[in-house]
Amino acid sequence: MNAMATPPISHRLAEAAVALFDENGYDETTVDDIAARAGASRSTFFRHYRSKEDAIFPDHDTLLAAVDARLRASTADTAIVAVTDAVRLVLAHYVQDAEVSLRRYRLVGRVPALRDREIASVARYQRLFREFIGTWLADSPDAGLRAELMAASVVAAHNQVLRGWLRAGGTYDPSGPLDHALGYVIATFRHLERPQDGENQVVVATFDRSASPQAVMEAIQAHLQQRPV
Amino acid sequence: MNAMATPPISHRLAEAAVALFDENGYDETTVDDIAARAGASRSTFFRHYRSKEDAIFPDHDTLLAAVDARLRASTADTAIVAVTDAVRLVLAHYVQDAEVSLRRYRLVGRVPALRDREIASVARYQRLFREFIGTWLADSPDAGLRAELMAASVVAAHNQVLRGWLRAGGTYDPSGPLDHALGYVIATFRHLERPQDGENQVVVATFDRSASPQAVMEAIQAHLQQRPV
DNA sequence: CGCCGCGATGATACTGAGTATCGTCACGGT
DNA sequence: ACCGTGACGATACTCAGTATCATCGCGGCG
Repeated sequence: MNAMATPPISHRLAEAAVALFDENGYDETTVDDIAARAGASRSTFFRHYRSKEDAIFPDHDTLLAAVDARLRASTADTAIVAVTDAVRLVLAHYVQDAEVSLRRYRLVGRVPALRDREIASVARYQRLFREFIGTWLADSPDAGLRAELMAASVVAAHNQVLRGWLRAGGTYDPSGPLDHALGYVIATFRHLERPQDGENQVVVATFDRSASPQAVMEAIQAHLQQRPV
Repeated sequence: MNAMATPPISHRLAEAAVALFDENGYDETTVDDIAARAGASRSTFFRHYRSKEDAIFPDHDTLLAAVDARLRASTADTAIVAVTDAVRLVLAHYVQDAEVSLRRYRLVGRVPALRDREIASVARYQRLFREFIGTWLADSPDAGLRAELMAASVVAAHNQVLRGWLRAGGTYDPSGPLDHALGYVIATFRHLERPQDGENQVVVATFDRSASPQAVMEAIQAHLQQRPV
């Protein structure tokens, strides 16, 4: 165990990168500078990170894999739960080490190259959601369009919550706002689930005047329970 | 007038770039190669295009400006029209020269760097829409979240229609599908406009048994007409 | 006619990211 | 003591992107 002697090189490299980016700016920092401060060589840097930007976005691949795994581990019935779980997974990852997220947020806000990189990452998450929802909706009408819209909305909801949390300095627990936002998304798209054949439904129900109140309530309840979770 | 003697250099450069990318691949083509085929120098290339990728995405900036202009030229009442118009603007631009769009589509599909670049461009459009919708919704509750979701959905709808059109080889008029998709988006988000205070409304209406059918119809109609356009 | 300004181009050199290759060293197993 | 094997360092190379200076064509203006 290296208790606190020398942390693994990848850590040293990442910390050196962030520190130098903060101090001197992103473009003004060369890979040689990073390697030098980390006490490593340029070669070693590129062995651990595919590019200079990768030093800022280390664990995106593992997170992406985790989201993918969570989505695959679900059947059609639990699709909504799987999606919300996956989104929570991502947000939780940011919240977990808030300082890192905040520093990265401020840095990304100033460097266009990093912003584009982050956007590309988000697109990969969106792709996962789109494919999952697409196979979920499979053969329903407009499946492709709906999958695209839902995936975009889910990701957008997450980003909205995350950005709010970051702007506030990571000072609160964003799981409440996330649930609110996801609930909003789900409610939005559920409206179009019910009327399978036609536009907005107008339901007129008639009961025998002699029907007991219980009978009426049971009939209504039976209809309400048709709604998916 | 240079009737057909020598087209402007920027054209020659762009065509040389696309041709070489098609023939030898993107990574295998250097800027020197492009300049050489266009009969120009490397310096000239970088004077006309900021980067190697820019040769593939020339008019994105002007399109972005056009979208921005269309959005700004609208008041709150015409917001929906402005958004749909702006989206139509973008799609029309792709349809206008279909061969170029198709070649680019096939190329972008094979080169990750170009894909990321395109995604970043899309994000800029989405940002415009988000800001516009945000100021439009201004002080309504959840304005930020809703702006984010609507912008993401509008852009996603456009992309879905565009990709379908491109995959089919640009062989039909996509304005029908676009209107369908946009209509879907608008309908989706309009559902949440009405219930201003509460969740989904459950309305139970009772009438005096002696009420005439006309009276019932009028009452229903009065409620239905409260719905916005 | 000659001079001048100016915009576009060409040529050269430089920085720095990313790749490839080879040598070296530490470490554990046999 | 021997031999993988994996991680690191060093070097060299390609190429994108930037900066700078020289050149050329061309219209205006004295």
